[in-house]
Amino acid sequence: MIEKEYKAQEVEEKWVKLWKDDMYYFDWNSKKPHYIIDTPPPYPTGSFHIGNTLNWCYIDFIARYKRMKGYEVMFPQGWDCHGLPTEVKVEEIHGISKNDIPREEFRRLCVEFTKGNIERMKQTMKRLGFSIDWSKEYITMYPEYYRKTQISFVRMFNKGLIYKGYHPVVFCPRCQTTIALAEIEYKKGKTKLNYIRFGDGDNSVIIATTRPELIPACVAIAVHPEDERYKHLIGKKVKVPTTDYEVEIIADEDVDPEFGTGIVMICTFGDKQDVKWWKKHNLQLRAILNKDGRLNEKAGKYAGLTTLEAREAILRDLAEEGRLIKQEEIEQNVGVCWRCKTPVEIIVEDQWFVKVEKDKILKAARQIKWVPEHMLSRLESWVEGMEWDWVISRQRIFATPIPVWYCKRCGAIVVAKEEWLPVDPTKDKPKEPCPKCGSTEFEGETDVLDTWMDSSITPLAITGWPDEWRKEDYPTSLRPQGHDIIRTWAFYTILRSLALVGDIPWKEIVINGMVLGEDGRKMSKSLGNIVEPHEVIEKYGADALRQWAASGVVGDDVAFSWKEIVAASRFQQKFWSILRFTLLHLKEKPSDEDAKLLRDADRWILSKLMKLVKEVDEHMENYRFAEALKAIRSFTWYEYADNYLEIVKNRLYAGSEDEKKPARFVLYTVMNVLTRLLAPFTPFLAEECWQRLHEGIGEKVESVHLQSYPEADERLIDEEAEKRGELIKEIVSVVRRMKHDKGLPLNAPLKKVMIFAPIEIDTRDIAGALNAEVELLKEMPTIEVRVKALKPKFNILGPMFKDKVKAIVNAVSKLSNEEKLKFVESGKIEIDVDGEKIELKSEWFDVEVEKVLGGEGVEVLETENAVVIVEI
RNA sequence: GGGCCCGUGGUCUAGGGGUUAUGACGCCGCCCUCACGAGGCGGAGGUCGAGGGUUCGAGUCCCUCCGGGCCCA
Repeated sequence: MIEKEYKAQEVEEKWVKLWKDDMYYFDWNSKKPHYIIDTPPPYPTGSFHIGNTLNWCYIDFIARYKRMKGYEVMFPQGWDCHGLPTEVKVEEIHGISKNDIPREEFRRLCVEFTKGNIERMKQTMKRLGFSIDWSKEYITMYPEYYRKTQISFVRMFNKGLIYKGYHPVVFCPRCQTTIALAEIEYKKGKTKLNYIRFGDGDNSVIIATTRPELIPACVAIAVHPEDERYKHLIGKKVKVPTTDYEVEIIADEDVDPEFGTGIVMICTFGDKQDVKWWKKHNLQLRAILNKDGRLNEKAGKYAGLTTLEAREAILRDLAEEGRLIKQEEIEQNVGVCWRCKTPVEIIVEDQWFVKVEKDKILKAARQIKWVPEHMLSRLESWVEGMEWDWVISRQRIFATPIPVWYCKRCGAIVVAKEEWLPVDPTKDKPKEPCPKCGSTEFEGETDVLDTWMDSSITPLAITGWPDEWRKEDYPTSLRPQGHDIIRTWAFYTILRSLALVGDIPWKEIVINGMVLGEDGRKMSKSLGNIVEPHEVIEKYGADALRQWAASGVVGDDVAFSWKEIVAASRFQQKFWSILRFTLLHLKEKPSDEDAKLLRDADRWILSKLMKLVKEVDEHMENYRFAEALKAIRSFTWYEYADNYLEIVKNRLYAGSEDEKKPARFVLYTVMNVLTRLLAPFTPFLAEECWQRLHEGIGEKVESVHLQSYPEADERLIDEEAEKRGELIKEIVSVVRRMKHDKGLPLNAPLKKVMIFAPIEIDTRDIAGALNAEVELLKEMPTIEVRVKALKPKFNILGPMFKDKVKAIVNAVSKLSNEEKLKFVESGKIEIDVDGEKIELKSEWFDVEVEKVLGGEGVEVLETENAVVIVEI
């Protein structure tokens, strides 16, 4: 006999040890249809958090389901290692700055640190039971991977899709690096709006700016073309304070006449809008800001000051000159570096860019199936709003080196040949002299690549690109990822796939939401609402956490919920108890012969089981995990345990061998099917129950995760049996309810139960379940029939009578009992509605009939389809 | 400010034109039943965020507003 309590932790830890990694190995040569998942490579922070958990649970549900459905599934796992957070952490740990030690040494420290983090995260992932193929692990910081990143760079460069250009870029003065638009965050803050007079006398205007320190970078002044106040100024020139030059007043529709004075200065560059205007009006460039966040010689006397110092100095000077008219406090959103929260600046620098071909990307994105569908529009609006190309160069160390040198003699750009890769141009030399001038003296590129350059080739990397690329397995089957990185990871991957192989990267993309705290707000340290996976695992186990993950709608944000976890673990206990009951009555595998003895109740539950299988399968195909799991749970608990097992119990304890056999057949079949249905969701519970079930009947079986997913056996779907089964269920439950109402124990004996029902049913299980003698009546004894209700079927009446429906329903409700009865018996009636005669058919109504039987010492109970007379 | 999503008993949630709105947790009452008391049975609890519209009929479709979330400017 198995123990009473299901101990999730014990069971789960046992299977983590026993399961062999190779169960999930993907074989390229398998003849099964291939299903390849472009798993996200997480950033190795060291902890696999609950947001990751949601994402990976979805992946694992899909992977396990597809595997059981007969696919050869690839569930690889990568690690997206490069990036600033690790650099910062390593500097912190060792108390150094990256510039204190040789690049190579710094890189080595980052690699060491990252390795440890990966190991820790892997432990959690294994503990959560993810069916990852660890033989397909890839780590972007290792040469075998970043060689691929470098090859991708070289190929795109050679296709003219990567170029070096002089261009405004967003720059973080603290991190000392360029950052992508996608890396800017916006913070609300207060600042002063300064009203400043430009020019003198008649030829003066008042502009409003929050960035007076950029006045020396002013290259034009703009007003709205329809602004009556200023129309006359257009085309005039005005002298810029603090400088000795004049700029033109131009017209542009983007100027907001409501903001400040309605006159705006255009600087190179205060923000993105400046860049837009600068390009559109072909303005000159006055770059006054250096990389260190200080003004340069172009700012005249303010050279050398930081932007904040310059702001004060300029305002002071302007005030002295009487040009500062007024200041007012306003709310403003400031762009800050997503990492260090320092306000970013726009500077002009030589950078590497990837061309963004918007139309091609949009067209490709629309060929991919998005789940949920509306997530496509997020990508679309991002792409449509893009204003410049993707800046891929970063001034950092821990990243993929850009495989480029500059000839010291002629300045030519020398891009590495593919066969030289991987390469680090800061220490390796080109293998050939400069193709332009023949020099062998080179300067290696010290800029490195944006981390998204590494991660945007994952679907290619996992399909063997570029060496043994499995073109026939491309596009891959699925990209699962969060909606927060649609504009980055999804976007860049599509771009790169098109650029490198001219095809979309995946057929489908399934988007997961974010995990919110129990309070419905984003999880954050400051709110103190963070829950870590290990906390949940320690209390309730991984399967319970996985069930929680299944509870939401794919794409929606999901709030963490201990309640859901508790409910999930109760279900596991319930399932375990059912197994315990099953094994109590099952000692050997039932034969197909036993199936010939099936009774109504047995056929009913088997038919229901088959319908469940169909339903679950359909939900799984459409990534409706919550619906699938809910269907399994409610069948298990409310149909099977509460009804079927209660009905069949008596037979199993007290019946003859021939009565027990078919029940055992059901016990085995249901358990067998349910464990397999549950396997993708609760792999540990499913495995334990699968193994115990077969141990119990003396059979040795392989892992449940190597079995096929249940398929509905159409022969077991039996509508007639379902009707009879439902009737049995109704009768049993109505009598139990009566016992309950009378304060009787549910197993209290009854003298006699008589049933009048429209169809023949097998009363033997009813007798057992009710502890009473049961008689099936052929005729309804002296009864009075009353039509209790005639419920209109609006879906029929509505389209037929339109706006007359109300009047008809009203008229019908006013019929007397006799008229109603006559209507039901004859099947039709003619009624008067607003002077019009209308013939109605009784089939347009749901008829509820009430049967009343007088008598002493008997209870008359009604179910939907039967009348039950009980002698107590 | 813009885009997308979401407002359904106390809390979370299903339902996306058809009239008695699903389930879970919690709550109340009853039953110590031979797999499970971490169980079973029953019950109370809702003007489906607000207002307008379309329709014979609206949680469901449309508009406006209010509130929340995420992403972006």
